[in-house]
Amino acid sequence: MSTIRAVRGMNDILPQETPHWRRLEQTVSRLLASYGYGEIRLPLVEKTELFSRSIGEVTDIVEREMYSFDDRNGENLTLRPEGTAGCVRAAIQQSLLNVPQRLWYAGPMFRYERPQKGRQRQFHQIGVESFGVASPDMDAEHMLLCARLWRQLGLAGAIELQLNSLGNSAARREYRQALVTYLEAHVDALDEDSRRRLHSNPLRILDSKVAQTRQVLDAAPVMADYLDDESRADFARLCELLQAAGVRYTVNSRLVRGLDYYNKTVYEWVTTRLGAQGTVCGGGRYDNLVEQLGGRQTPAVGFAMGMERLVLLMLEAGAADTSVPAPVDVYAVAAGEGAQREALAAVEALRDRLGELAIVQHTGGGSFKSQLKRADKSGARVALIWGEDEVRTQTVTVKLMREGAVPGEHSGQQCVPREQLEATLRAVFAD
RNA sequence: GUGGCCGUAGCUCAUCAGGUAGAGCACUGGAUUGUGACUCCGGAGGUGGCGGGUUCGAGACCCGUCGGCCACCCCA
Repeated sequence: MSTIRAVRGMNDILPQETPHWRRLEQTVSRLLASYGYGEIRLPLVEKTELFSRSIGEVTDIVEREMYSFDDRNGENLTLRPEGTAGCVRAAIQQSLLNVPQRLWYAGPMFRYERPQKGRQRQFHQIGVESFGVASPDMDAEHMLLCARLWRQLGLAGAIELQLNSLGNSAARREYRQALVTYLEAHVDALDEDSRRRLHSNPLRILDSKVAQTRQVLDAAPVMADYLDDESRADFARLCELLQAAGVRYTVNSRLVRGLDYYNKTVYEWVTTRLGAQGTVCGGGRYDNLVEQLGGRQTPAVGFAMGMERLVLLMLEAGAADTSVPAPVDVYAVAAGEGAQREALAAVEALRDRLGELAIVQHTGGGSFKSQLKRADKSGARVALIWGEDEVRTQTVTVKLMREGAVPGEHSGQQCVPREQLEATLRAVFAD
């Protein structure tokens, strides 16, 4: 009888980790609200065609990483591998594109890959998309927003911004041709993967990690020399805006991204603290995607950040407090049927008045000794004790578990009249 | 899909020329029948991932398989 395990690459996020996730989520949602972005909630499943048409037929994601299946009607569906396609679909379908739109979403994405550090098959992204603005001030807004987020999370020192421009499709075509011509002259020096990509997706040879291939690339033609005038001007303007706003960046002419829909600006926020998975956030402009998916021509920019990677980074490099406060403030203990009855009601009444405190009522009975053991393990600062004496005298014993207690002695506890319980607790938790 | 490392109690690990397993933590009971965290004593918990092979005998050696981690590929 083998036990059932989770699907490979689909991880549980346990109570000790969720506080970090919540901190990230809350920080991000407040931040996005402050920039005027509206939250959109999208399906996890879309028609497969949506992804193959937007991400690109020959990308790794579409070729071998999608979780696709036929539903009962024989329609081929896919667990979303990224968020932009669905967001664009929704924006078109729900007629959100008549005015500039600022949207964001969060949730799980699915890609069939071998798991490793910072990569799993079900992972979580927060995505941000802006529609209807073609000028680079929109791109800059996204990067400013990210920079602010890193500051708020205490990660500013661990993340840096890399920028590039891919130009329009004509420029990219021209550059691609030049690159292929150059690389073909050096085929012998290329690694196997790069040779395979030479004709299927040559731009991606640019970010190869193979040393010898990189040497060849050192003398390769550079994208910047092939940019169309508009892309060149927009990129210059973007750099200017970033500088004026004090956002540091480096131009990385090798930066290409794995999704076909990007044009003009592409960028990644990267760290060296997470092993091989350095990209913590990435995005760019996709001015043709809306039209490609059947909408009216609408310029757009967007990015997505990886929540697992950010949480990891918060833990490994975060300057700010990653300590998690005890989930329990008060632990209520009672022995004897009468005492239990009274305690249950009293604790409920307390919750009416002190809703901000986390109060755990001991369940399952047991001796005072074992119940107090539980109270201690819970991390509670205060234990409340009901026994026969308390019931008889209409009191509650308030015992301080963390402070004011001398080891080995029953100090730091006092017996207070019922009606003073709330005030006593307020005093204890006042600081 | 490819490569490297790993797989012994809930967790972290140990043992041994190959002779059928131990520690710490956690859990649990007790040390004045109303009091935790410290200390002391006791208890429970392992078909040594699974299958096969070599051997008189394997957790230890070999093969396969499954799983985990990390890396390649690519991305968040």
